[in-house]
Amino acid sequence: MGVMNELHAPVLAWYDAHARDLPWREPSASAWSVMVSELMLQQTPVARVLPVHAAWLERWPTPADLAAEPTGEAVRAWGRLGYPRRALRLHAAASVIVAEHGGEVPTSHDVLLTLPGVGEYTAAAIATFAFGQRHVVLDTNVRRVLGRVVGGVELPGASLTRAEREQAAALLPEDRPTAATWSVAVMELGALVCTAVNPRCGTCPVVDRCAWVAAGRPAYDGPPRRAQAWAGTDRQCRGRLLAVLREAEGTVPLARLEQAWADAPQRVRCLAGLVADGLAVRLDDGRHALP
DNA sequence: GACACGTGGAA
DNA sequence: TTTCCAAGTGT
Repeated sequence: MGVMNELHAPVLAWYDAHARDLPWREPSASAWSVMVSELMLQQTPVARVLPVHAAWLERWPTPADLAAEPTGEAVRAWGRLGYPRRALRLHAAASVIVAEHGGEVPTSHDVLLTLPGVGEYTAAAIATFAFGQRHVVLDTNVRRVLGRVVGGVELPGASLTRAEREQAAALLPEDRPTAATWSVAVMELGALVCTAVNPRCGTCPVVDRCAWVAAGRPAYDGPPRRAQAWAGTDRQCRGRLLAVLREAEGTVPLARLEQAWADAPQRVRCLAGLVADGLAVRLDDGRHALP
């Protein structure tokens, strides 16, 4: 291509000056460290991931180290990050890596995509951030930044569209290492400046090229986004039950779980769900434990 | 495409 | 206090 997009230089310069020092961004970080961080960061803030990621890498420096442990150890070490099925998927991915890929995190985007817990975003992120490849990396941050700067709208829609993929692809620098830096830079801009609430447009490197700012920062007017209910949901019930299992030394008697959730039918249903999902096992006398 | 799936900090 | 949101994936 040769000609840099007008957004590239200011965003790259901003990133160079303001990027956070995160462990998985260190030059010495392994692909496994990057992969672990990506799974942990799905729907989870950086601040909460930091300590768990450090302990995880300390305990399981390679996929083989994790694969050698029971899945329950992964669930326990996952702690309170949320969405504990991610711990199961990370463990399963480690097992596949050992069984089919010589214990090394695959470098191929297509192969990464076959791993449990690795979807479109995460495959692109690992290939880009661990191996310096050129892929379209579209997470919620990038969608929001491009939606504002290029699309002129405050927030992206509920689902990722083909137009967004094409737009992101068109903006991706041709040069491989530059493309990789661009991807992490746009994400960082979304995380630190072009935030969902109270964006800091005053410090944005591309505020003078932003379609949303030019339009007077119009408020989101798309379809109302359903606020996720929480109190009394199966999700809350499962969380309570799993917290009991996670914090227990060994197996837990049914009475302890009954204590954690009053509604009996819901408790029974959720417990069965946890077992079906592989997050818990049922033993004799109704005792339960992590797998 | 809609839904389920955890957790806790910020406004 | 309630609501919103945080580097998504699988069904």
